[in-house]
Amino acid sequence: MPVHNAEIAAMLDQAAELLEIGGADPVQSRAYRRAARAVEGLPTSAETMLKAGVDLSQLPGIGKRLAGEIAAIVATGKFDLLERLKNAASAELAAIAAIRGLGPKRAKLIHEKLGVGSIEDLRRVVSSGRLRKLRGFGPKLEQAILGALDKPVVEKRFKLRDAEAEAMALIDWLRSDLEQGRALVAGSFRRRRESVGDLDILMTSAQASRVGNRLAAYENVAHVSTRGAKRATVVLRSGLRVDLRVTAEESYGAALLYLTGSKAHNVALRNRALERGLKLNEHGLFHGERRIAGATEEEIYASLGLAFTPPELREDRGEIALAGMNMLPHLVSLSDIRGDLHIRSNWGDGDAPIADMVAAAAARGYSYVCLTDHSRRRGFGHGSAAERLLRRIDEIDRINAQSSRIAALKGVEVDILADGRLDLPDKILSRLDLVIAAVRSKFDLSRERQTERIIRAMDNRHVSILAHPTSRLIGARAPCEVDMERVILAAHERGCHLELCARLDRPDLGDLHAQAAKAMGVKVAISTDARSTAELDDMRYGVDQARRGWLEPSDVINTRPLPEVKKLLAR
DNA sequence: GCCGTTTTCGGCCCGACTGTTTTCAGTCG
Repeated sequence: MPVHNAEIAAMLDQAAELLEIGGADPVQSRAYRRAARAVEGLPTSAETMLKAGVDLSQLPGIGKRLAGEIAAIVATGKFDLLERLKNAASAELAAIAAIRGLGPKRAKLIHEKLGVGSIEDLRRVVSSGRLRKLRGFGPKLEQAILGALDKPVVEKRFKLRDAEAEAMALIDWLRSDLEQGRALVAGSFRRRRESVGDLDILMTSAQASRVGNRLAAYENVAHVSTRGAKRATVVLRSGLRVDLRVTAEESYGAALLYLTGSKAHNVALRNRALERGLKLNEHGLFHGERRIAGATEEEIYASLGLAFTPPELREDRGEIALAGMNMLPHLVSLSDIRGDLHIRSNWGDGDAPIADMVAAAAARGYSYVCLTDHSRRRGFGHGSAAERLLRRIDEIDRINAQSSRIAALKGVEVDILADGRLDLPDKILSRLDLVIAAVRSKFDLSRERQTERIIRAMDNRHVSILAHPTSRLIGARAPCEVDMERVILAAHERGCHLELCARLDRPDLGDLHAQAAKAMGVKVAISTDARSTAELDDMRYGVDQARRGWLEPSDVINTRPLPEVKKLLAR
């Protein structure tokens, strides 16, 4: 049974946490966390890399020791150190340390002084009043602990689109009270992660306290957690946490850099500053007492000998080394997109007639669009699939004849059956400009069978694009078990392409998969799968994820003019 | 545990805020 990178990373993270609680040197646990991020960001599985003879200790953040540990995990599926740590420190102690306001030090203290080893123990020492007798503990902490015990905090993440709606409304509210100065959302929101845990808002203002008051007065604030001179934290009614920082204009770039993160990227930048005898913090880049940069991110990167790094790349996955050599990828952007290769109409389960969808695509400046309603198994309506498809082809021909602004292509999203055959016969598929194959049923096959099924579908030479390979629906359906690495390799061998679905609820080809596809030379189509004219606008979310996957315009099919697209789609 | 243009030892990001103290440790981002 192969061990996936995500599993290795989780083991390393868990070890880091238990090391911290066990009282190990914090920098040691940080080393494990850093290694976890490194493994997570690998373009292919650690197993494959090891088989290919790659020396993992050459990767940043992974040394000899951890390279050996990872090799052992791949070989045995077990992590000895983690097993030992689990026996030494109880998992419950980790749960105690996770309580907001507590941490590894306090958890350890409670364990040692009061013999607390479980949540129940903790409850007892609080109610008996023994906890508050400990040095460093008082009524406030006691209250915080009781609150956490009654209402355990569930780590909730918000889809980017939902967070965006909240953020824009809040920013409007904050700006409306701002005579001058700026306000914007940094954090994972600015890095365009598909989901965000909180909103980090940066503002410049001469009157920091006024900004804090304005935030606290926002109608959707459920409660104010902290409120200081330069920062404030509130929780909105939706449960979304908002961290606000106020900074001076001359520190704006430094604060933006700091607040945008990722944490790993910041730590790496600060280390780079230290190597050069400089100090980087959220107020600026300093040589001794003298600020040498800070007003803009650009001047800070430049002062560190780095090219400006787009927020989507700031994950410490190798971008800093490339920025140092001025070799960062030139990321695809929304304006590069020339068409949408996967949209639906009311011939299938879409809302709008073909003509409306095509006109809406033209209005967005596209030069082509492909109608890809589903095959007969679902949503393609009544009558024989062949007959309806032929009539649809006629209609598209009519629309093309009426307007030369945009080319409408004839496509289909065909179901991959359980055994890997397709839901429509070849003689029909051959009449279309584009066949997209997708898994839309039998999500629970074994990893082996699911992978074989998908690869078999790509054996059909009519299939140009594979969509929804993991069939993931955020919040509704876990990704099905697929060996994406084998799928991507198989796509490469067959000249098939992959679809990155822009719909935020089903980013089943995630940023890391996109990066892996690029690494193997497989091209990606960014498509909306739009069911309505409005959903065509989701393209930008797809571009966000493509950028996070390091994709350049040349990696993306629908950045090309139509003749080139047709060439790429022909197998 | 990792790392190196002060390189094989001795460092390791750093500031804001809170709750506890009465000068600071711990937590958080």
